[in-house]
Amino acid sequence: MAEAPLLQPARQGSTVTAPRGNRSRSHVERAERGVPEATVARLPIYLRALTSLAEGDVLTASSEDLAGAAGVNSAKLRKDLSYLGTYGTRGVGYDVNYLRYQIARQIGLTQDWSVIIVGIGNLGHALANYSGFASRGFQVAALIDSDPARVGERVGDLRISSMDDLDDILSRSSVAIGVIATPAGAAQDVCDRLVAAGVGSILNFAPAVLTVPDHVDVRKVDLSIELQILAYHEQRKAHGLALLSDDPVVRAGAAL
Amino acid sequence: MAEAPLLQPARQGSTVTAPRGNRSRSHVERAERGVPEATVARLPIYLRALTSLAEGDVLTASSEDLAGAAGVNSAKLRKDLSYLGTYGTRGVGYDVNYLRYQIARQIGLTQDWSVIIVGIGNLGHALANYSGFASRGFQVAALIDSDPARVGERVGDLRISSMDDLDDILSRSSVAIGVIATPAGAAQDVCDRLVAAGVGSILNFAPAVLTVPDHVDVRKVDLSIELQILAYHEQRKAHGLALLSDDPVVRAGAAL
DNA sequence: CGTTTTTTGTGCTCACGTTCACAAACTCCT
DNA sequence: AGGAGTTTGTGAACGTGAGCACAAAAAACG
Repeated sequence: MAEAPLLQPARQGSTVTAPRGNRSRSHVERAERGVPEATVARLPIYLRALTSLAEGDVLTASSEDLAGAAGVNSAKLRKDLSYLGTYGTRGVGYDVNYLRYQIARQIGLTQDWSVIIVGIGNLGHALANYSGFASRGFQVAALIDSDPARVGERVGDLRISSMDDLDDILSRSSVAIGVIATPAGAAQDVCDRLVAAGVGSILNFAPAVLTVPDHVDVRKVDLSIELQILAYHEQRKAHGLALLSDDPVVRAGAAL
Repeated sequence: MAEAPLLQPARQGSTVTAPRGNRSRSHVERAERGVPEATVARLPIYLRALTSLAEGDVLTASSEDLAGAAGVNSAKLRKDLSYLGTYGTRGVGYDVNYLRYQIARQIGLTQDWSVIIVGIGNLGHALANYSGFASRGFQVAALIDSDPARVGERVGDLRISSMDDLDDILSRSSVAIGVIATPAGAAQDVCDRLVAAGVGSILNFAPAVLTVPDHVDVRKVDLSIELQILAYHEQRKAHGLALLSDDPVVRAGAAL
């Protein structure tokens, strides 16, 4: 799955003229103060949509096109992009490669990030082998597991290290992001050790609430919670149908 | 990891008296119309916190206690619970087991749900073996993969079936929830086939935007997007520090 | 039995996010 | 060159969610 090249600092190709950059606030100034969190969460989606368009050799896309590819409302997309700067051309749309570069720069994907994964069970294993990381500039720098029997085992082209080596590894290379895929019981302890070693962002797959200092970011992914949310809606659907049912027995059951 | 028993339809033990159920709107009526989506997403977290308290033989918990265990503000927790009904006792708090049952009932966890997983790669494998599903009433009913070489392979105590068997499987047992863990390219097609076969809720791990009819719910989990969001914040931290730096070269670099 | 203490349930306010709708900016065609 | 047609960027209206702060309810205690 070869991707179109990412680094593309200037507009090119296409019939679109470059925007006159002299009027209006500078992009840097604009981007500097507060992109809303909801917008940040959507930027990677836009990036993916742009990449997909670029692979189809599309040079220009309207907000409507892009919004379609990203699965959002076009007004929302335009507003989101407006927080980054004015990268579109009225009457035309957005230069796909140019916009792609700008978003990638904003997110920080023009540099590589080292990631460390702690807890190499089922899930940690899958994460270690997940190709979607590397292709977006996330390099797995080390794998850690507390089980001595597992230490030394090969996963992909890395070897599992022991918990004791954690500080060592983190002091040698600069790792900013830690992924926790341990059981719930171990998560807070692992988290504390990662934070102590200078990790500033944590992606937590363990079903546990993590407590961290203010300067550390945590995001949580919880598989069973997602299923539970779906179950809730699914139940409501069934419930509603039951209330409409002709069968009084079904109706009575639903009303409980 | 033995969990405390879930089904507990009536209050018991503890010194808390049962609420007088005759005044105020009925719980059913209240729960019927719109629990906010944000609240629904937190219910599973509360449930987990309650389970954890119950395992520690805690019988009663205040909103403050619960909120602490769930990692949220106590006012928010109280308001969330108020959408379900009046299950607390002023001056006392909530009966842990009673509330646990009520939330589980609301989410729909008092019944079992069958789940089908499509795409048994790294991630699908991990999901198939994930114990967190079974323990919350989600039973994996079948595993599907399009690769003929993989069909028949054993994973846990299931055998991988072919895509062709999909309709067969779904018509025999009633599966409401489908999990897509295929590559992005296959996701929409798999999704369409699941929907056609009557699946009403989909959990999508593939990095693709799915289009579904209105009556179908989709939730998306995207690992690399989570990392990208963390990268954004991490970059901003580094950026801010650079702007504060004494070194003019670092400052200049940061200002680009 | 009244007073104090605890803790819930909720009205209210503010902040954030979404969507509409339209002027401004640009292209294209005659 | 000017008018018709497109499409962006954004002000304004609206909707949802978060958090404060307090009355109401229950318990504890003298």
